[in-house]
Amino acid sequence: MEKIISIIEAKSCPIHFVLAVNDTLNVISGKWKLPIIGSLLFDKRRFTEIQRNIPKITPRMLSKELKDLELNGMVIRKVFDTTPVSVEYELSDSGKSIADVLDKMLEWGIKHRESTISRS
Amino acid sequence: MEKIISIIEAKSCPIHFVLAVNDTLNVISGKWKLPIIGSLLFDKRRFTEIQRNIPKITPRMLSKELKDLELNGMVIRKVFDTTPVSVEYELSDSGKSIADVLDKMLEWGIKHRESTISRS
DNA sequence: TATAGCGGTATACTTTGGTATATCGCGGAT
DNA sequence: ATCCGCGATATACCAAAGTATACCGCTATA
Repeated sequence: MEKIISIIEAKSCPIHFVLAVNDTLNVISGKWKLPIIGSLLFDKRRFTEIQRNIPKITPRMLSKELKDLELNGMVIRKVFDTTPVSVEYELSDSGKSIADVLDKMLEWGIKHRESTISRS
Repeated sequence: MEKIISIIEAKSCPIHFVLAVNDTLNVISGKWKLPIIGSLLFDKRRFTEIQRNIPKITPRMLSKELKDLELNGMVIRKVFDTTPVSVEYELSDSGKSIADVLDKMLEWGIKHRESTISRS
């Protein structure tokens, strides 16, 4: 209830509109966020698996971006008490739900590309 | 027809998925893109109007970002043959249609914020 | 004992993005 | 004549984002 009201409010107020969209934007912007999220959308993965999945990323960036995503509540880091310890990264429920948003972005991107190509 | 196939294809291939979403992301990322698009979503505006709408933007950045958006096919720049010339910026049809995407982002952003606040 | 894989961190550097401040040509109003 | 608003551009600078390269402690395997 309150959720819906605040969404409606945010959509109708230019300032809140920009702020709320920006929140989402901040979660997924940066050179490596999408590749990482993309990798985790299919399955949970370990650090080195993600690294192999995204050949050009350095461990420094992967580490930093995973921390960002964890802080944002996108990713859950699970440490297993094996010897040596193993670590798994997976998307939170909220993280998984961003797939719908990304789908919309993909669709718009492809349509937009077509509409601008046909103009040129 | 072909459109739908390529969207389906893009969604099913991790590499194309990331690339296509990134296309959209590139159009709206940067500190001032959303405020500018937000301003133009409500109505077409002149340079100085946008500037007044976004108090802290410098003319240098406004000029640069408007050029970017124009190049991307988001914004149409119309020069009127008045004396002195007046210039109007408005969203293209494709540009206007990004509102749906932004709405989705807004909704996700608000829900995500609630779900991560309630966890903490 | 040496080597390789895991899950990273440390330091230094370059590149990109954004800011600050000043200025421009034009024309209309005072 | 002078100042103001419009629609910008030029130059210099600063900060954030990303890269390159080396290394760490741990353990299993050869």
